Amino acid sequence: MIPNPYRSLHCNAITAAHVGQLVTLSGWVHSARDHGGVIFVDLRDREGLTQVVFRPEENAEVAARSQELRDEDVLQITGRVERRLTGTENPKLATGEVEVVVTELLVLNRAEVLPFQLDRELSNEDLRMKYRYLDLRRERMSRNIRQRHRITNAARNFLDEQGFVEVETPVLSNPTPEGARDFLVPARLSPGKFFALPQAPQQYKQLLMVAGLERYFQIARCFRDEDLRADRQPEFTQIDIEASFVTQPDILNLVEGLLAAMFKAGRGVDIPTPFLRMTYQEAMDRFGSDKPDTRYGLEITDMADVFAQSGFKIFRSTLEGGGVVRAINAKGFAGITTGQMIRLNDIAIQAGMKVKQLAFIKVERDAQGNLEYKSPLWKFFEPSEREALIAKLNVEENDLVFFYAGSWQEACDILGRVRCEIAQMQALTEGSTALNFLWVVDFPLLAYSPEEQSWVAVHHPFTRPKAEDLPLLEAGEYGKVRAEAYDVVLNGYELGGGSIRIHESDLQARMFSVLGISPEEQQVKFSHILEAFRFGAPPHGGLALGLDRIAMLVAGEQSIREVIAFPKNNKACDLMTDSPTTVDFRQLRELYVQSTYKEKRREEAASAETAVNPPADS
RNA sequence: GGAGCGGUAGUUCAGUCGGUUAGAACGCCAGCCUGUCACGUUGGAGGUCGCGGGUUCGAGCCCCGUCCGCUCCGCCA
Repeated sequence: MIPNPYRSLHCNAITAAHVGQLVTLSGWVHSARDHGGVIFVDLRDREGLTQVVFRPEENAEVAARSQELRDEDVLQITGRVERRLTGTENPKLATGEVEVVVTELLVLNRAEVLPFQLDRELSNEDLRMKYRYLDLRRERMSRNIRQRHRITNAARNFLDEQGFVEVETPVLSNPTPEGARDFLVPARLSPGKFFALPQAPQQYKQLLMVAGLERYFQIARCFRDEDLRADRQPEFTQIDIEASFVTQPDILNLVEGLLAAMFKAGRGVDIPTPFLRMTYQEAMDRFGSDKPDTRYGLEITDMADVFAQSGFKIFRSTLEGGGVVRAINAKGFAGITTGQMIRLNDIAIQAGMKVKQLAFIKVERDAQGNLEYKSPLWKFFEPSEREALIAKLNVEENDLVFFYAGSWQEACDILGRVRCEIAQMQALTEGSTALNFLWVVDFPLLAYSPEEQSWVAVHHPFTRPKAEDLPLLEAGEYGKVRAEAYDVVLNGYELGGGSIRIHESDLQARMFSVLGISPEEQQVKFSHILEAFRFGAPPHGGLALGLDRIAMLVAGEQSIREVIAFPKNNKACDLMTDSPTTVDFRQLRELYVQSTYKEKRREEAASAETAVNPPADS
């Protein structure tokens, strides 16, 4: 820091070594303690706290003025560093051995009483957002924002060292036919036409590969006009990466190094690499999710061998019809409450369960001390099945086993959701500092969408089919084709994903056709990329990481709003600036745009009525 | 679009079976206090119980509607 008239040091930097020196500090009144004679003020700047002391015998005029100081006033003080009186050192403070005896006081700005106290947590998120600039003054927020900077910086440095070149791609670009809803921007100079804000710089970064850049990255703002969540904002930041002449393992290794560098910079931890790698099929079979949280067990077990010949008709017929019978053993959860049981069933129904209740077995000891298998289906099982089931699921006293019989997809969806909920009920991740990174690979290339009555890309239309599955694509067995696609997952959160791309024009055109995009539409929307691929496009691939989520997990926060300086609320509004806002007619006219929205008149009508008929009493 | 939880002092919250003047802590204001650091101490101010309607002798509490916030589902290639 270069000293200037405002300060010679930051508030955290004063030590016993400065005793006797004259220093100047600037900052905020963190707390003021008036003892009638002597007055203490904890002065805070972004680096820390120092106690400054006002004594009447040192400077009566300054001491008198110091009595007027209130929390969050902005001060500049000059004073002499002194060792604190013996017995009054404060070990909780980095600067607790010393204090500054003030000789000059300049009040740079007064602060009114704040709408909330900075030294207490507050639950009112509207208020935090309305006064976000005050919320950000709080230590937790300031720590998060600065930690995010370190993480971003580490990513930039790491990628730079690996030969990646940062390139800015346009924010004003074209709408995308698939995927999330776009934010649109009217194009004044092309009347009647629109830009869209990018959901990702996907096509541009692939074109940079055609351009021969070979290694690109960008800390890119992306936009998606979809509903929000604790881990989803309409504008968010991706670390976007693309490289040429690379294979899938190259990308995975690179990203492991990158994440290790980011977590080292952000949290000081060393992440072991390589990460666990798991196929999509395995993730779904074992965890019912393509972003499994492996900090706890509760794995899904396939029960086909146990029930293939079962006398219990529902299980046997499901298996004979090509379905699955699967189970989760919730160890030690026989004490589940009725409320919890209802909640699990609700979740299962929401996830697509066709019946009203999850089948279960509850294992408890009865009054005689015998193990009792409380279950609506126990009586249907042969002794041999019971034995096999107990052995396969390692069923013991106090366990609670859930079953689902149905299609593979249903079993994954339902048991996957139930698994997460049980873990939450049992507080299995409480206090855990585990960082369970893993890769999910071999995603399916395509999925059938009943709503759109067509095949859609699971990842995106530029994803490369696995070479060995190309015959399946040609044979029209779209559901069986696997992609050169991969997601990186941490503790049940998808941190990012990517793929090796298609670089051949004809394969890309074939892919568009499979997705139901006609040759004419391909020409209109994708001619630039199809054409580019005819001029010597190198094999390439890449990935994008969600920087906000990473920053959230590094900070140990539950919401990405805690690591974004000015986030939007649930309804995508900024309560501080009251954005979005209406614009006047002239502004719209210039853009050749007109709103079709009709404001609801109810409020007006209601207020008019109360004006005509005021309350009768009083 | 759907479900759940919440909305009481500036803030965080309590408020019993529907029953007297709606409480506490912190903060705020004023006084006292020369070694505190969550200073202490004395006193004081501060409430449209989100809003509207209903039930009732009586509503913060019950019912209906509505607004706002958060969480989740749908959605997010």
